[in-house]
Amino acid sequence: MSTTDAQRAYNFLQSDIVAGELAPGMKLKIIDLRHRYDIGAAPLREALSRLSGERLVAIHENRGFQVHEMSVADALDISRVRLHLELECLKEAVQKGDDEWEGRVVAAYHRLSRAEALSTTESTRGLQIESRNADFHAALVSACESPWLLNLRLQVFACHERYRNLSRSLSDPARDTSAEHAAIFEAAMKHDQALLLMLSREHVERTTRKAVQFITQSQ
Amino acid sequence: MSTTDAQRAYNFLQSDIVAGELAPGMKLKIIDLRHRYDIGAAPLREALSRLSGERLVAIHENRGFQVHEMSVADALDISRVRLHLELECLKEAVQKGDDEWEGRVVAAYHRLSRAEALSTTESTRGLQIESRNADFHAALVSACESPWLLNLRLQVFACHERYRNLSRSLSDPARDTSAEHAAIFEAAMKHDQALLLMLSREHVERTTRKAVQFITQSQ
DNA sequence: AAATAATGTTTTATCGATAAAATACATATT
DNA sequence: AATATGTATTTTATCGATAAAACATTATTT
Repeated sequence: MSTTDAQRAYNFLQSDIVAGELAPGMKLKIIDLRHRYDIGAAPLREALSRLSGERLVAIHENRGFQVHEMSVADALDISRVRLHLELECLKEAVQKGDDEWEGRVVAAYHRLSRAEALSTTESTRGLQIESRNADFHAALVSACESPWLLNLRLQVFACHERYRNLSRSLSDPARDTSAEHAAIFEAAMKHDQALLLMLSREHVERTTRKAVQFITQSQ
Repeated sequence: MSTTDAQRAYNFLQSDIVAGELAPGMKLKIIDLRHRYDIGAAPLREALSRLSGERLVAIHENRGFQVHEMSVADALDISRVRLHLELECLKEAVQKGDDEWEGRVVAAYHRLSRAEALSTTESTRGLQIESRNADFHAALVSACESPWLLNLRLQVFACHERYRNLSRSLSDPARDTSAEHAAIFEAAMKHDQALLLMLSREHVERTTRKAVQFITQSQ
């Protein structure tokens, strides 16, 4: 009836890893996870296996599971691959996007800018912004007709989120993320492919630079 | 000591699915798989979960696992994405490739052309050619320095193998695959990027066209 | 003291049993 | 006849127990 334990474990683990609650490189002992989520060993192992296929978790034979490491090299690499996939999706989406697509983009942009406008610095705010940011970027590519491209983009996007969180934790007065989103939104609405691609590339690269900066200075 | 049951199950399932021994869309009942591989339910479920992360298997809550379906649309889509990833890898590899890389390419090409030269039509021949074909294409991209790109390429390459097998089962006197490989090899050795990309694209697209043809006429 | 061996402890991987859900089938109801 | 209800069967998902491997610690040998 309700979802399965393995599925719940998958959801919990995925969001805790991506949010950094389970630190990069951390050993994922089954006993600890059992207590943390109150889920048995079998479904936990299934969820971890699944996550290993998506590269958020690493398996080591006979010595268990581990949160995938983070590094500067990985940040640069993943950002390059994210761009390579996402720009291809965007290229197609902005070209094929119809009224339905525009509607989804408008709605997602509205929700994102509302979340960004709130000046409260609550702990939940980062989470909400990230969630709406993800929805906005998903809406932008949603007119791309390739399921494989969209799936891989999503997989990489999820892994990239760990670096976005680092980036967000470093306040930077020289950067106005809302303005970047606004510009991207405008370009999408005008179906200006070249501009949209350019702005998106810069957007991702700025975020990545900040994440790299964070890692570098915290060592 | 030796590898773990879950790992063995993963290897068996992966190659049997890719080789078509477990047919597309087929329901993967745990009891059947237990008898087939003589491996317990727990490690089997872990292996299946892992394969679902790589899109060879589909999970349906409370109704088990299934070999991922094949279709014309999927063939076209996956081939597009394979090209998008593989050409990017090749672009970088042919540019950065040094003597080591050339050595790997020469060796892999040698083994592949030997396998292709054998005129025997044994049942094992297709398997060996596919294995050496995979090695050859892996050698070509091996000078690409992005682990993420290489990983995703490999994932997609594995899923694409099911379509390559269909393609191979359809003899076509108008096509000379060995000659295509020879031309690709030459272009790589000359570090002729444009030519290599063009030939690779055609190579993949020809294979895909044949797979699509096979599916279409067998319905 | 360094290297090796023996020991106990923790953690991982797996099994067999069972609960829970889905499916198939028969029977009843409108 | 079509829908609904109940029952049996199959299949999936999960638990608790245990075997197997890795790890930490102490003892032994050179």
